[in-house]
Amino acid sequence: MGTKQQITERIGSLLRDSKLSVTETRTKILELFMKSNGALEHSDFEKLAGKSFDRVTVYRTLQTFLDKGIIHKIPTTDTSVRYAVCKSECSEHHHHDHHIHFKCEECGNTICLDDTDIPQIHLPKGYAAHNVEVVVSGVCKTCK
Amino acid sequence: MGTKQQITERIGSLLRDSKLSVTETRTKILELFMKSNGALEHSDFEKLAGKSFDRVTVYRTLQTFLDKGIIHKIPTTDTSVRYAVCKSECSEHHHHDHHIHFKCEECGNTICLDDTDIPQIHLPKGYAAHNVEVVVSGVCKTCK
DNA sequence: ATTTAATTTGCAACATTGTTGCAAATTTAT
DNA sequence: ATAAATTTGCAACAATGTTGCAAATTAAAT
Repeated sequence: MGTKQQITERIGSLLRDSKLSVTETRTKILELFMKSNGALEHSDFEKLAGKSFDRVTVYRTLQTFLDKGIIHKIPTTDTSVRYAVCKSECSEHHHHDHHIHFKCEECGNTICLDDTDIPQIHLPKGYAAHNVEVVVSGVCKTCK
Repeated sequence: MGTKQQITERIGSLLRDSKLSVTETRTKILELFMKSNGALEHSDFEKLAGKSFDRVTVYRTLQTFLDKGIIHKIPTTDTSVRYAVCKSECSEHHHHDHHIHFKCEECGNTICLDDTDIPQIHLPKGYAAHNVEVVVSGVCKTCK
C-alpha cells in the first residue's frame, strides 16, 4: 500500500493525469476509496469524513470522477448508488473496468472481482448485447 | 391477453392467493404492470395513472407486493428502483424469478428474459454465491 | 343484508437525497 | 507575485421516501 506520503503522491499523479486540479477534497475522497477495500456510497463519505467537506462537493466530486473514468458505479436493487475506483488501465474514453461485483451478505461490503470471467450470455434472437453487469451476492472470504 | 373483465378477475385471484384484500389501488397497479411489457419504477405510476392514487399508497403497495413475492426488483446503477411482476410460480417463500434482465438503450425499457440461462460464475476460493444478478444492456428486438 | 372488525388509504408533516446559482476561496498558469 | 481558471461552500430548492393517524374501504360475522 505504501506510506501516507506515497499514497498522496500517487493520488496527485492520478488527478493530474486526468487533467484535474489537485484539491484537498479530491485527494481525501480518493484516500477514502483506497483505504476502504470495497465500494462506497455517498452517505459513507459523511460517515467516514464527518463534516470535513460539503455534501454538494461530494456529489460534484463523484460526478467528476465518473466523467473522467476514475471511478465506476455498481448496480444495486435499492436507491443507493455505489461507487468503486477503476483499475489503472481505465481512462475517460476507454474503460477496462469490466468485471463482476460481489456483495457480501454478512459484512455488507461490495468488492470488484477483477480476475473472475464475465460470462457469455446467449440472448434470444434479435437482441444485441453491449454490456453485461453481474452482481453476485453471498458470503465473502473474510466473513466465512 | 384476454378481456378487461378477465384481467381484472385474474388480478383478483392473484391478490386473494397472496392473502391480500382486493382493492382498487392494488388492482390498478397490477393492471399497469400487465399492460406495460417491461419494468416500472415508482415515478411511472404517477405518469401512467396521474393523481388517481397517493404517492404514499404506491410506495406501500409496491412494498406489499415485494413482501408477497408478486413483484421483484431489478438492479440499476442509478437511484431509481425498478420493479417487474414475478412469474406465477413465485410465492412469498419460494421465488422462481431467477432470470436475467435486459435493458434496451434505445427505448429504455427493461424486460425479464425468462428463457435465458443464468451463467455459472466461478468465484475465487473462499467465496460462496447465493444469488447472481445479471443485467444486460444493448438493443432489443423491437428497436433493432 | 347489516353490522362489526380488520385492513387500507390519504393527508400532513417530516426526513433524506440530490440539484442549481452564485460569491468566496483555492489552485493553476503566466 | 499576480491574474485567470477552477473548485468549494452556502443557501435555497426539488425530488424522493417515510411515519402517524383519522377516515374510508374491504372482509368477516351475524
